[in-house]
Amino acid sequence: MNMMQDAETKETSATHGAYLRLREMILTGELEAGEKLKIEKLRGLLDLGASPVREALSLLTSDKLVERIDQRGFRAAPVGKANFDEILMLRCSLEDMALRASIARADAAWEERLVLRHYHMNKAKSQEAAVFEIAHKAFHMALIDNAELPMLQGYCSQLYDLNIRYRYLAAGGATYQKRSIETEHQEIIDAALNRDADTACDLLLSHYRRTGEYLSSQMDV
Amino acid sequence: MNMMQDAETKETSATHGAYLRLREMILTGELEAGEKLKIEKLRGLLDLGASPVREALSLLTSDKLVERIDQRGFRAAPVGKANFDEILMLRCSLEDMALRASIARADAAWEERLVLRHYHMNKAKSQEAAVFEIAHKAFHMALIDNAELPMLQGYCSQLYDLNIRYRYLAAGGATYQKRSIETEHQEIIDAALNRDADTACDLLLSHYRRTGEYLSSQMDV
DNA sequence: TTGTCAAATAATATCGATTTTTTTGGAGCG
DNA sequence: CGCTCCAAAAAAATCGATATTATTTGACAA
Repeated sequence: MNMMQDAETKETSATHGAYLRLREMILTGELEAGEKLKIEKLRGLLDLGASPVREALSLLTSDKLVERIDQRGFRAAPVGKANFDEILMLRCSLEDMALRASIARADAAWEERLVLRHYHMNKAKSQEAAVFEIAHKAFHMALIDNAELPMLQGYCSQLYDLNIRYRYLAAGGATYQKRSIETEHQEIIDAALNRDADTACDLLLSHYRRTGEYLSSQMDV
Repeated sequence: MNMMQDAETKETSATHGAYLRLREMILTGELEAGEKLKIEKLRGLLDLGASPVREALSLLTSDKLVERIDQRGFRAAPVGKANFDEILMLRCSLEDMALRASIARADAAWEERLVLRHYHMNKAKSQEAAVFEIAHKAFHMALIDNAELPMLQGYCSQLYDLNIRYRYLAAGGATYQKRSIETEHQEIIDAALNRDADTACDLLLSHYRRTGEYLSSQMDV
């Protein structure tokens, strides 16, 4: 499935490798939500010692993808409708805040960054899902990365990732609905480049809410 | 079953003990901001093996009190005016959101919880700073804990702790200004119990902003 | 003097083994 | 039967040692 990492990643640490691998496994559902994550099992699965596995799990705890139960090991973070709703709500509030701050400090360099990310995302549309996924996130992060509010950006990034998980849960993969997503992105970037914060935020939030409703409708829970 | 645990030292695990101790050391400035955290040094300081120390540092990473530099160890998270300002801004936005959600779901149980925490906080006023600090946080968390938005509460809790650090940085300890903090708390809880969200949020936010200005004025940076 | 490179040193990351702790699976008792 | 208690098994936490990687040092040449 995913064989293209070695060429790209210059990070050669067992812990970091395990982190990326486990992260993907949890996001895609290869490791089920709520599942107990036994060191021994993962150790065998990744062909590593216990230390880097433990440490990778600790790191995933920061991302809220793994929960640590004192003295009792780790488990994949559970999912649920309430959690999904909270993530959606927080994304809307926080990205609204971040996008406004970003636009308030708009300059030529940011606008160029934005245009490039948008271009790359569209180009990646024809490629496989995982590639598009990365470009898609990069575009959304570029929208808010001019805010110079690193913690807020961190929260947004975390919430973005948590949301991916529900996409896989609902659709069993990156099956984007063939909605007018392309148009929506275009409208958002246009408003941002026009430095029209109200419009850009409206569009961004309804973009999220529409996707949210779609995912919600696909979920069993 | 041993229900008889020492009330003070709940030494459940070496990792957890190290976590608590290191956390305190960073919050109080005993470990300086930006300082490199060498495993060997901490190992000796805490009289533990390297594994629990590493793991505690990993956990502190989630709290944004420690930064991990891949292949290059750990360091205490740096501080600065920009960081302080962002924390204050985020606290105001997020706690406003959380307090409104909490009040929207107000019921007798929550009100009683609130009254109790408030009472305990006032009682702790005469005790040493560390005891009061815990009660103070418990009160503020109780204000928002009826929201049933665990992630949002988590963010608020994290931001609260990060803010503590700046208190120590500014005042060299828990030297609360003798301002009308007691009155401010009283007014906030009164508004909350009246289920008057607008007033409660106004009061809470100006409580934070006033403290923020005071701390800002005390900071060198 | 300054810059570079390689050995020496220091620190981190990782492994394998050992020690605790939790969980499991009965055996005995009411 | 249902419960408690205890021993065996499994798993997690921790330790001590080794392998890897970064940083410093100092000799040498420009």
